[in-house]
Amino acid sequence: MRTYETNSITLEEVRDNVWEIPRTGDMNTPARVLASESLLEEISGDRTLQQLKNTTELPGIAKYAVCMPDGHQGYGFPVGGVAGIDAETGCLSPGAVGYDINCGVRMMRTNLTYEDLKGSEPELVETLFESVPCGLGGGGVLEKDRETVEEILADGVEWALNAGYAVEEDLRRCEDEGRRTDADPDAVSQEAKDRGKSQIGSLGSGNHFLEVQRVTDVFDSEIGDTYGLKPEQIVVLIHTGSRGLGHQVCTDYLDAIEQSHSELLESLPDTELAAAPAGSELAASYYAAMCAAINFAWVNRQVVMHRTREVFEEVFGRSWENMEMELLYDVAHNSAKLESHDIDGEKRELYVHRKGSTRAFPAGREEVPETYRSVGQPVLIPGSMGAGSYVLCGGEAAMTETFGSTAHGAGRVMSRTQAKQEFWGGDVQQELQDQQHVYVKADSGATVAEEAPDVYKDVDEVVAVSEALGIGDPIARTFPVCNIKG
DNA sequence: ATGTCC
Repeated sequence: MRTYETNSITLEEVRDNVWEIPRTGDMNTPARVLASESLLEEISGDRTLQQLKNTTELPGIAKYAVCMPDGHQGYGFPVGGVAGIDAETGCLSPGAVGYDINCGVRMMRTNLTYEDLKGSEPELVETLFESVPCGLGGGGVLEKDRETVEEILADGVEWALNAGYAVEEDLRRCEDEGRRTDADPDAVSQEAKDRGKSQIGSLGSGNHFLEVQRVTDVFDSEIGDTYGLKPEQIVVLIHTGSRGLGHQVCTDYLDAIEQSHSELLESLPDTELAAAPAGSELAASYYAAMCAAINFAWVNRQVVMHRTREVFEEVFGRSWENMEMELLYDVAHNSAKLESHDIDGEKRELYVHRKGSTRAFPAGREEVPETYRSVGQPVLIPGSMGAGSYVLCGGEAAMTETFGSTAHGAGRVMSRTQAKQEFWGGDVQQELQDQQHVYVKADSGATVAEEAPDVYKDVDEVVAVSEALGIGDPIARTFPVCNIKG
């Protein structure tokens, strides 16, 4: 058996692209990294593997902790990590969900082709930039009072439907139809709600963006048809989360859990893994608050999509219905969810924590919207501004290997600080426009430097690992046309 | 990711 050694952690190669940290010491289970050798190499020098190993000490963790091919270090728990934790005997960990609760992406189709759009890029990118607020702090397409925020927290995309920012079809193409019914606005602090008031329909900063893309390849024409994707078609990818509201929910509950459950905390190798024991009052209220923040993020992406439809109507002089601007799907990248999984022949209720990973349910699962159920759910994997993105289809092996999950992006190879030292935003922007015909407009040049194509791993390789393992199969590839970001 | 330090 081949082994890989780094930072006093030894990984054993189970088979191609599957590496295991065997169970030792206080680990409750082994841990697995799904990666090619070169992807493994990229995380060997940082804290990713140690964090993954630490995760297995969470009480009630089932089978193994998993790290996706795009994984990298995060707050306590790796970004790209998946942990299925027993919902009765285990725990719920905010750090294993992430600060940006329901950070995620949605893709909207159009019937425009790249040819239809050529020449309009400068106007389109300008209009989008003026219409969809981005960057740090307040400012949203909508600004509402606290009561409205509470309705959004309780009802998710249903609120948007009733308020005229969504149509029925949008709702059906979100996970959980855009509403976690376990949400309780009362579990969310006033401070969190106040932060949300001015951020309904906003992108935020960091790796969040709105990107107009063209489909360059459809690898599976049958599933491509089911997803409504064909070469040269224009699509829009929206990447944002729950903004300050979700961040505040995470902060509030990390504080509360650290204060109330110090015994569990002291048994863990890293305070950043702080968790509420399953069945405790705090586990219940964090779950209710997290679900509420998830609903807020869905509404955020919905309102951004609504505004995008209006911008296209303005720029192209046709109605959005006429341009068939329909939601393909919306996926969450950061969440915990009660799911039923087969573990060694036994059906168990688990809090599946996915942080920087995507649910990737295959054909037949009832959670997959009816229109896609015969083929499996769409999975959206943003790459970088210079490499483009992928649409995958949930793979059969995901249910046995990864608690029904796959990767969520390309994953960073260098820190934001390092990126700003290596690149200058203006240069990156000019180069993308001159060499790749990608029009970028950002709130700050620093963000462009931080998001330069070269700060990301090779998205092709991430997707190749997903495909090789059968957890998510590539259906189509897209390339950016216009991008706006914080 | 984040009113990037109350």
